[in-house]
Amino acid sequence: MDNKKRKLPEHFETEVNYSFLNGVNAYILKTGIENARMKIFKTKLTKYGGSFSDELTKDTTHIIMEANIEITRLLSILHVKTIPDHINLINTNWLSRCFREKSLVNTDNFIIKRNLPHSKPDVQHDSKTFEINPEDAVCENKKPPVSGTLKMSPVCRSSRIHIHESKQRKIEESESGKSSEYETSDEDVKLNAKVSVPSTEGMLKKGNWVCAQSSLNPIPNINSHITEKLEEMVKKYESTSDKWRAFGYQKAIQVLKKHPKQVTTWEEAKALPAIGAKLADKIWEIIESGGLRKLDEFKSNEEIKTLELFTNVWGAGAVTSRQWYQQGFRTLEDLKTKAKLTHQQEVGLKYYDDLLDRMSREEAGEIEETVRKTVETIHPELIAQACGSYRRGKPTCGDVDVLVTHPDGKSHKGIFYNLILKLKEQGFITDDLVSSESDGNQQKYLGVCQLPGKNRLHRRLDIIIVPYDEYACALVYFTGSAHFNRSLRHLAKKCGMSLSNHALRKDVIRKGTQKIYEGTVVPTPTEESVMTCLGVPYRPPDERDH
DNA sequence: CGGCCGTACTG
DNA sequence: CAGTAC
DNA sequence: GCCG
Repeated sequence: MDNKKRKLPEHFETEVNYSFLNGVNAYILKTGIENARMKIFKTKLTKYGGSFSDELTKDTTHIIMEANIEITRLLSILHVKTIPDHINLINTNWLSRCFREKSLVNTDNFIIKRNLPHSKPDVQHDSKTFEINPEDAVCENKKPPVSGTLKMSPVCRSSRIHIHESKQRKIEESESGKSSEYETSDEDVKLNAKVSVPSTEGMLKKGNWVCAQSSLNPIPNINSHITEKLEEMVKKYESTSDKWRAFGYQKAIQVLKKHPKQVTTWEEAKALPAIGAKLADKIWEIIESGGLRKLDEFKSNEEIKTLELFTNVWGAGAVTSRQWYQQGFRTLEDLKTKAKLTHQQEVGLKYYDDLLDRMSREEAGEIEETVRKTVETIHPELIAQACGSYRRGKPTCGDVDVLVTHPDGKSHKGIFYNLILKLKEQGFITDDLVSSESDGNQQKYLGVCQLPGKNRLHRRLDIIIVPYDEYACALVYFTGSAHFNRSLRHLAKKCGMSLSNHALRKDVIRKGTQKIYEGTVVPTPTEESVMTCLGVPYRPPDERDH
């Protein structure tokens, strides 16, 4: 961990009694406001000297409502024709701002216009009256089963322009030059599909896409104080078998990480994709207090602490850890002496600390080089390339994934046994984790290696050998990041395609969640072709970090 | 409410 | 098959 | 957890 100075969480709710909301008697329109937040509003409002009522009274000074609710709706709920001029009609951001600044904020910037909204543009919902590319047509799900549609150019490109619509949030993002998720929130995908420009061959590329190529320099971590806490929560939930909850947290974290601005209000958090009311509550608590009570609770929980300890053993997940806990084990020593371990878990336990450590990318490079040298002794034309976080240019790596292939499309076969053997002979590979060496079609090897020299830690090494025609997909897959991959596959699915580490397929037919027909392979000679076929601009590895 | 990537090993 | 991992 |  870095020795960063952290905010003093303590001096937050001081005991001083504020009363800056004296004189505010609010009616809060609950439409569109989650219960949890409503409760917070009322509590804080009262705490700071204000009051509220659940209906309009002659004493009402403020009507507070979500900005996106129609005025007409307010009127009909209140059973009135107009709102008296003396009442401030303002949106909920004002309240939040007051709470945050602990003062009576000027309402000017939060006033809701009480004119009846005259017909507004409505950019949305006029779906596909556009001309679209054949590729886009493929993405329209409305094609009949297999029959006649076997078009699709070998390298199917689609030119699309990324357009921002009325959401000011988006506009801000683009102004700040940040690359945005092309898809993390699905709205962009819809945009892409919607606004295609058939007649423009070369004009796509850089420039048009907000998410074209930047994202290298900038930097992020503007919300690290929040994501750090949430990341800890992920670990807890992962250890507790609550994997989908962990999944939800992770998506939120990733959105926060690339958000170009510091999140300071509940509304701001809630407005982000993947962040709902519950997470907004937690984010807000972190913003306000610097802490998260739920997390502290977990931290002081013996069981959860132990489960996390156990799930950090390679080969032990949430289920196994729970079993161990129920058997009374509490320490790694307990596991070593009393637990029944699989081979993987034995190895994982043996190098428990080593494998939790991250190596410098220099060291990862040495590992890659070691494998490459050995690979070349088998056949000089063989290609060995480290993928994963190393290829994405990260300063540290948790493991090294080396992808091996051969341009002639066949000489990669059957070399696994030989390669592993040679790496073991030189004392490089020390332990196996996953290796079906009995199978001639072995695809991957997971093991532990150690570079020569003193003070070397044991490191996780993955080796994947693939046929050359799968090289691009394998490269994409093993370069990651995990989330980037999920995005791509998610996108593929929407387009009636599927993406795996082996290939990109089209005309895939799914029934509900199940796959009925696996489709046909789309030739993808390069990584770029994979992405282009999916309608996203190529991104070099160091921009797939997310 | 169900889905949340798609795949390869292990025991 | 469930569990684990990539 | 979130989303549709």
